[in-house]
Amino acid sequence: MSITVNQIAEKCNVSRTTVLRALNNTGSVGKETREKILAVAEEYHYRPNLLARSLHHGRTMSIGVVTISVESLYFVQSLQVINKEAERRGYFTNIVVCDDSPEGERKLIQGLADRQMEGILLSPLNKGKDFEAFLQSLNIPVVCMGNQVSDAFTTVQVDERAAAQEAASRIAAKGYQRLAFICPPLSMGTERNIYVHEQRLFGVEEAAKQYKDVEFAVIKNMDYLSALPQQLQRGRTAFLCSGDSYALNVMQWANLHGLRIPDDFGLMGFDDINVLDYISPKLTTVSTNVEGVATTAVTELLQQIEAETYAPKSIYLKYQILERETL
Amino acid sequence: MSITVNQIAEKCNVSRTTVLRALNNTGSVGKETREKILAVAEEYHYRPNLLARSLHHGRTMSIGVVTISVESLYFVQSLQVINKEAERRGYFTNIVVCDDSPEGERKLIQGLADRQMEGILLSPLNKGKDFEAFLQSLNIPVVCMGNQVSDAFTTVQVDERAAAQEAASRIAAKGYQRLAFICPPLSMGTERNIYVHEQRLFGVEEAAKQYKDVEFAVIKNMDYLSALPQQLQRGRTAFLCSGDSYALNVMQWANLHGLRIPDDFGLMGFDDINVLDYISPKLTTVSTNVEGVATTAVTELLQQIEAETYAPKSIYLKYQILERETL
DNA sequence: TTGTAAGCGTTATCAT
DNA sequence: ATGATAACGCTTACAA
Repeated sequence: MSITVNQIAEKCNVSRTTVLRALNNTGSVGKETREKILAVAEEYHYRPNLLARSLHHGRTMSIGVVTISVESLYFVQSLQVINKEAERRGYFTNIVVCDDSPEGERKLIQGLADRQMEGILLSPLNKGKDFEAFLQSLNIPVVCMGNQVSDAFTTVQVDERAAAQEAASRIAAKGYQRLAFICPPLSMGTERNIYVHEQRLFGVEEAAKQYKDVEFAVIKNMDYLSALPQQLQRGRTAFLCSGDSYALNVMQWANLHGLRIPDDFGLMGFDDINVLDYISPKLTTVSTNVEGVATTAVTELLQQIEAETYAPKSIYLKYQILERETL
Repeated sequence: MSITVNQIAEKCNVSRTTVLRALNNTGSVGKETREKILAVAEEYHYRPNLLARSLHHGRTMSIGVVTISVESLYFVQSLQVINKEAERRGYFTNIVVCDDSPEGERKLIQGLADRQMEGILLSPLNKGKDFEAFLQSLNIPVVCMGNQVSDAFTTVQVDERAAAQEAASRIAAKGYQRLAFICPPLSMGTERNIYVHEQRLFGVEEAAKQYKDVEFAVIKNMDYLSALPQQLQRGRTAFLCSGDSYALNVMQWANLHGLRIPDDFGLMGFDDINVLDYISPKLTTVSTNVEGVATTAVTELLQQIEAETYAPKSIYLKYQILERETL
């Protein structure tokens, strides 16, 4: 709806080349014509059409970010840092949200690719050969955060297995008689990418082997709250939640039933989401370094975009166990 | 990086027109050629370049959304619903985050316009004639949520003044002797758009006139927590916070100092952000209907995009006072 | 100092 | 059934 170079040219009775020269300060233009051109451009608020420009030199200087859901509170935190880093490097960031739907995710990724994003950042909801082939077919750099798809794509993550193993060990070392691992995603069916949760499960299972005197249990259903009472009847229990939001729900549940943490049971989460700041008691949790993962992911993506050659890597950042008040 | 119509044409020894006909199922194509074309397209994962397509027919079917900050927890909630509604109507949603910076906001808006977004949705950080002119110069529909810029743009909001007035009245009616309105944005300087907070202040002031026996105070600095102790020394106090996050901070502060809500003082927030679900005691607050505002805003934006004529409006949705446990 | 012409990838019109 | 040609708005050789 804006004025175009052609229209300016027409209004000024010059060729578009001249207009361009005046506008972009390239080449030389007569003083008079230059002024007239600039005046007209100013008056009609000329702005280059970036679609056309991109079409011409084959670059959009934009990256796409697919975010799972803004309710998850999880990846939301990474958007800020992704955005900042991309901007610093001169890229525009397009965020889309797939509302926790795998098909939505595919559609949006395709949409971003069709719009010529130069790279895509995501924490995949999909997995499998099919999805891998799909991503390959895009012919643009893709970097995954957390969940892996295949080693064809750079993945930035923390060693969730080790983290879970260490977390479970800490709980065991504190003298709890039971440890229940709450991990609802495990019930989400085989098509969903729940890589990080699977890794965490492995970690917990390893710990279980080390601490024979502690009774381990896994709660995999979405309705985990109703499973809590029976868990608590069999000795001093701690719940390790594969995600802080689950832990927060458990805290709410405890509140409702007049139970106190850590007096009546222990609680530990995963991810260290921002809202924990507002919650009491302070949740002991594992920082999976979302911000760090995001920063590294953008860096890798941009490098992959700009380098002539790039080999996909698996990058592991340091996790951190944050002991606070709930164990 | 993908294959183009031209390249397919070349590979099949036909003209691009024929390729297009085969691909888009328009016009008639010989069986043999069609199959060959489709095969090649499939093999090389042909996808239309949407930039080129948009350039041609002047539409991108995309809208831009500028979000203040993902840490604010506030507008983040609206993204989901905006996205859903836009998708339902066939539009692609591009979200950008301006990290609470007014200059960032301008830059991003410009970036979205330059990329030919057909409309922009935002809760403006900027204000004033200058900003208004800037938005006008974009020549595309703009719809504001919450904060107003001018009546040149449709704004969707709740009547914050009335809401604040009613909220303050409720507090007064509960027998509190003092009401302190905590509103840090009021100290943000004259260039920031803090329209909603100003409206809330007006509402509180109106209530102050009605309830002469209640002592009213306004706390406008960012460091409001350090102002709390002296507030509490002068009778039974309630804090009305212009934003739930401020209230959450007050709750944390109370926790830290062994004070109980509502026993030691009353507390009320604004916005009803999602995380309140996780917080105890349950915060009494004013729902400013973020989701509703967002839905209406998209609807209006799309209408403005699609209609030949459209007159900007001021739309007021219903707010709701949610009495919970902190008063 | 200025202009012409071709191209980016798509689509639409008009011929053949 | 197929193709040539022009156009969208911008850029960049290459003239003049």
